[in-house]
Amino acid sequence: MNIYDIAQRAGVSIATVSRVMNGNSHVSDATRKRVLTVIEELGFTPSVHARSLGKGSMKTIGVLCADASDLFLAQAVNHIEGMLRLEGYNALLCCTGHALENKRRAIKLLLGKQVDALLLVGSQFQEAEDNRHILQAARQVPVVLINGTLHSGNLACVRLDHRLAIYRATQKLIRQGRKVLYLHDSLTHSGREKLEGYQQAIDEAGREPATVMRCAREVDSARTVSRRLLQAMGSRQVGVVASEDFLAIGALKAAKEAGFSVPDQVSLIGFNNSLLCQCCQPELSSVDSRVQQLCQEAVARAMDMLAGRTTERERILEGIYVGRGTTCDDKEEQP
Amino acid sequence: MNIYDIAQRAGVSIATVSRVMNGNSHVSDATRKRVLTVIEELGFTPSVHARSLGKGSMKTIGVLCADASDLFLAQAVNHIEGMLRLEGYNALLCCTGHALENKRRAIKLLLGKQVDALLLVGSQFQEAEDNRHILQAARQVPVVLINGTLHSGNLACVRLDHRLAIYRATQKLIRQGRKVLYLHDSLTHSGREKLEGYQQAIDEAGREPATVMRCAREVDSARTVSRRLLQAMGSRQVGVVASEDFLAIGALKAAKEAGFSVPDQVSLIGFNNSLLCQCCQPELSSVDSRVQQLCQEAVARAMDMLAGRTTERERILEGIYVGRGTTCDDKEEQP
DNA sequence: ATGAAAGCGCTAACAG
DNA sequence: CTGTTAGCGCTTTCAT
Repeated sequence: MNIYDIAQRAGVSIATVSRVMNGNSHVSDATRKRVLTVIEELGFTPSVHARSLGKGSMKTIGVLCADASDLFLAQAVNHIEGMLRLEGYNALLCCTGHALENKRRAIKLLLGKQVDALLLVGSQFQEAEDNRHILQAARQVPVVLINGTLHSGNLACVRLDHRLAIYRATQKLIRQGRKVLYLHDSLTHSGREKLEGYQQAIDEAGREPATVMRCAREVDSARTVSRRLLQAMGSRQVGVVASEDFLAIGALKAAKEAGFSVPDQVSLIGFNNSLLCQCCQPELSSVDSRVQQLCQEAVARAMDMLAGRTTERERILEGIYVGRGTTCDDKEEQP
Repeated sequence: MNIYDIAQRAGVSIATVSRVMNGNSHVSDATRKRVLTVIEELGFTPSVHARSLGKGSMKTIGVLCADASDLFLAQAVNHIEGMLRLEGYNALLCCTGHALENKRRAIKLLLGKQVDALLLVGSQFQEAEDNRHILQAARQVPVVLINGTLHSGNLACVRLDHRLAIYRATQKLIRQGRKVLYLHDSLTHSGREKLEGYQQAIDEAGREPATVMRCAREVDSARTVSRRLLQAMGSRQVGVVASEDFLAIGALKAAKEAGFSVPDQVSLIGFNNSLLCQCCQPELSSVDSRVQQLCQEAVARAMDMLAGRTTERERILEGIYVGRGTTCDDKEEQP
């Protein structure tokens, strides 16, 4: 069934049917009603393929993320998809994994599908050396990076200030007179920024050297690594800042197992303010990474660019500290 | 740039170019090579729009889930997308939320986009009364349900036996002489099945009445609700079976706060074997819901149907019990 | 093995 | 306000 069938049954031309479907143009009320009735009766749905061919747009946006099962990215994908749909776009999803080559391939694939724009979610898309594939993509369609930084026309960035967030978290613990350790599992772009934040806070305090613990991307690895270091701390008051909630939880377990009191002797701050924070005891203090706002801003930027509007090229949000049971927070220092 | 440009530069007709691009037909090696060279040189990518129009397929599959930020669904989406891509398909994602009307709308939307098939992930798509929209969809494209049951041509189901899984978990705790409570937050299709499993185990034991606790979809709600009931248990040995890991964790917190020893006095089993299980102390025993296998089977069914092959219409997997610190597991009773 | 030409279903510019 | 018609870029017979 196609537009011709409708036209025939309604006794009009295909152009009129097309006009009715596209809502806008000048069509008499009588005709419109007649056409709509026929469309309804026959349960007609216009072919997106044909429409796309004619207009060159499929009303579809490519959404890329390294791993849609990651807590943060999953939330992001969920928000983004919903917002895009409200704007009349669909999300074509690609979970690329972490290998550069696959990310490249995925971008190419989506461009081949002629998506109207590209949304790269997560700092995993910010490569250390070579981001040509992204810049290249931006020459074909608008591109928005969430938690990445790249400067180019037709490209917007929305990100959290990871450096600042970790800087503040570290500072908070240092001010309590603690020896502060930093626990992380990878040096993606934001991973590097976070580390910088920690380092900066340590340097500014100027009291003791940085102590960075690196572990695998598992709770248990964080636990093992932390145990070793905590044991070496003796009776010192310690603070642990982690680049992800689940790492902090690993450290928390280590601390409890080693008999330290939390939050007095050992105090911990995670990152992302995820569901996990409520699953441990005491509950984990964390930095909210503002997924929803990031996504909202990102979608807004994309829409701006698609509409040819000028838009902010770089938007930076601040993380929000959320105090729970693993830290000793004075009321007055709460935001 | 289009196929005509290539044809011209290569000194052949567009038909030949088309043949070369589609790999197959009879083209002389010389011609093929020449055309390929030109395509390469000009960096030509054929238009999916045009191709779709011609062939009526976009090599795209609609993936529906209620909430992509749900731990289970997020993993499912991630696996599905990857597998589909390996099969040469892209995933058009729709996170519908839980309202029936939105699910309907999303299905319609995707069909309108002329996806080649539909994958409905999660028992949220199994409505209690009215599933006509799904059956209707199955008349247009192959449909696969993950964790749903519906019988119709052009429709396949892949699901976990939720009833059996909870039945066994409950039985396990009953055999330890415990009074077993069931904790859940909603009665979706699988929610109902789980409840049945619990009820059946209780009935078969014939010792005491069922005790079902219902709470909101939050750790804290589970905690509050559990606390009340646990306090009423006195010195009785208690078992808690929960429909989701995070509910079990809520109950675990309540038990610890009330001073019960875990797993001796209070023993708990969650559901999904998610990341959360490792975040609490003791770690949570749980039933693995086999996301990956479910997805694998589902994609396989979809491919079968798309290829016109006959395929299993209903595939049922069994949950796998994973013992951790919240249960007293004898070695020999482990599977 | 290759080319010519007829669609695929819709949009949009142009005529009336 | 409505109809005619020429694309959109590719696939696919049907000839040759």
